[in-house]
Amino acid sequence: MPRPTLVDVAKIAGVSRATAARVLSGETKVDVRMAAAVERAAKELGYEANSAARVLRGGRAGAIALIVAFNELDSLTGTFFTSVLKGAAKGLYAGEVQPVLLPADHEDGDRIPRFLRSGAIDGAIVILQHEITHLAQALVDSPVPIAWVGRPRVALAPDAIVVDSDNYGGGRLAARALADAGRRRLGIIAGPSDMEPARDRIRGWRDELAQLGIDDSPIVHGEFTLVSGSAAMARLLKRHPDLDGVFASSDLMASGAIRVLQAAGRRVPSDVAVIGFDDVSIATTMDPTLTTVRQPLEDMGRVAAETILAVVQGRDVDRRPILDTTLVQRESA
Amino acid sequence: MPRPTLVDVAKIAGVSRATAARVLSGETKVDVRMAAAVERAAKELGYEANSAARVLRGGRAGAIALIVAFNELDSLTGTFFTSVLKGAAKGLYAGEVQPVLLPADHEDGDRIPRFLRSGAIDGAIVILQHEITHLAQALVDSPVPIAWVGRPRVALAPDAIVVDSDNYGGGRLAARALADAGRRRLGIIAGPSDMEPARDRIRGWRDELAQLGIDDSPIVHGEFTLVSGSAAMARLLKRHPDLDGVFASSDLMASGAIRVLQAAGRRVPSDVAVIGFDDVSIATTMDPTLTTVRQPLEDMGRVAAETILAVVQGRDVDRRPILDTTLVQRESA
DNA sequence: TCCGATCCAGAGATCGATCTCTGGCCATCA
DNA sequence: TGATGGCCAGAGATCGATCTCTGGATCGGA
Repeated sequence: MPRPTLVDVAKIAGVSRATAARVLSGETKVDVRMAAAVERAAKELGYEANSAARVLRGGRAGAIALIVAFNELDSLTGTFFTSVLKGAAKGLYAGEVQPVLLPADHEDGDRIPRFLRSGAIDGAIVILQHEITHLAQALVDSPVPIAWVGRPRVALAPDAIVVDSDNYGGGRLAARALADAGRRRLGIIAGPSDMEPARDRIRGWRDELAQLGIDDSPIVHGEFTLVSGSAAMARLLKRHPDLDGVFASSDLMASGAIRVLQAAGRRVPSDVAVIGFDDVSIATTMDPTLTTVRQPLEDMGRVAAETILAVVQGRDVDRRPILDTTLVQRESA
Repeated sequence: MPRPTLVDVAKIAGVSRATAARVLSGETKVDVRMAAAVERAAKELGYEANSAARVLRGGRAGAIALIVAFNELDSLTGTFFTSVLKGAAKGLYAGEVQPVLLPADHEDGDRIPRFLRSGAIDGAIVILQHEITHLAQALVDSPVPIAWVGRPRVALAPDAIVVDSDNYGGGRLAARALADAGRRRLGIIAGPSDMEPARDRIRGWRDELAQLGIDDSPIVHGEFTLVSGSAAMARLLKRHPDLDGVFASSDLMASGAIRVLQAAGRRVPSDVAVIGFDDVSIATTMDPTLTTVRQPLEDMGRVAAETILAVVQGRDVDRRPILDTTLVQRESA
């Protein structure tokens, strides 16, 4: 038996489609007895509005895409993704909007642009963007608004929606924490210099050290991965064997760095203190556990959802929210 | 300017709506010159079919829900979820169907049943089910087909779709691996006895030990969590201080168990070998790294997607696929 | 050359919710 | 008592793609 429609409800309630629609979409100017009859009929039939018909007539899809580069996911970076996804999905759900998952790394490169034009969604949230620069132009040219979680490498329009954590402030936090622990011979393992968040972390780190009167010149670069962190630490240690504190600007690089330090006979934290950045799961499972600058990933997802909902609904809202980073004290520093 | 419709395409191509529709939906019985004109017009306008109209007319939504209990997610179990989600999302996407995320732990308990009735989706995949028994009845009564990844605690219809790994075989694998390593005084930290997968792991373990002529009586139960694994290990060790091998039927419980063993002065694996179950991220980051029985999580997600697509499309398919578990050899056994 | 069969283009109808617009009903006031 | 205004129920139209059904055109055979 087919799903009940508004006509069925109206027939049972003894009213017209229009009246039934008015009742069920919350219109108030309806006779209370008729309204009650409609409510009763709807309940009796288990009526639920057909979303396709509503969308077709109304113009708004009631869905937001979550664009995810699944191939970037592995057991180490998984929590990054999971946390943001959780925040975004819950934020959208709370706004009565369906989150539609779009794998960004599928072979058919034309599929996402086509989907953005299909009217099936009102907007999109891009969750990981390191490797999807090939999609960048398609996303920038999107007919529906896009919210970026973290700043991508591509040039964005001035009114683009970007939700980010306070990378600059996080750099300052790391510097101050190491200084407060009495460390004075410090080095930084920075991210790729063509990534704005990486540059902001360096800037914060340097500004804070300058203010404290500590040498800020020891710097090497990695690619945010574990192995690049190991390699970077080896270079840094060669140039500055007397270091007593290191800021690795991702947890994965911190993990790689600590392995190299331990292999070189340095104890962490007694000989060299190490601070990471992100606070993903590896920070709690490694030995020693990692002191790190925490990005509020779930909040970032939630704020991205709330922001794009506001934009879709035409409300005025801050399109570049920046969320605070915090220091999480554990064993490594 | 509004999105182009089929009428616009037809007008530019100089044909009727029906002809344009025939061309764009792959119908062959159309004059090649007309077809070419339609294709050209569609490309020129950047035409993309309105999915709401297609759904309204066609009856099939082209979307499958992914029901996820986000509150169960944390940094330790995240990879379980992530892997299944990845497989499911890619499987659905490859089948030209949109994956719609549904948080199962939202306050509004009536929302998911309502959504299942809205016609917005053709089916659903349930990814984590430990804590969502309150939704069970709603899901069992669903008007659209449901695929369960892993067996839930609720009673299912005989034609229910359940994708599972070979828990029984995994139990046998664990027993054989410990026996092959020369261990003879073995114990098992089992899962809750009201969960069928937990019972299957026990059965496999016991059958294999019986066949090998090894005592299978040492058994304690945990709740699949890290702390319950620690507590269970403590009980097991108290009753059987001379154990030289332990099968913990989840990686988290294995992790908790190893901490207790080490605290009790036992070296792992030289004094006591430990095998886990799942192969989630903690297995690779703990020390020693964990030898474990691997569930093919991503494959389970993919198979769930393929199975429900087949059911939705009315194709004949195995509704209870069971995927092989494998032993992953690392340091702990 | 004419008729019948085949093929295919196009007008109309359809899916279900909702917006517009008309008109009926009731109340109030002259 | 009749007229005017307000309020609200209901018929019709609408969104866009696609299925049905009709009829015109073309081709082959007689």
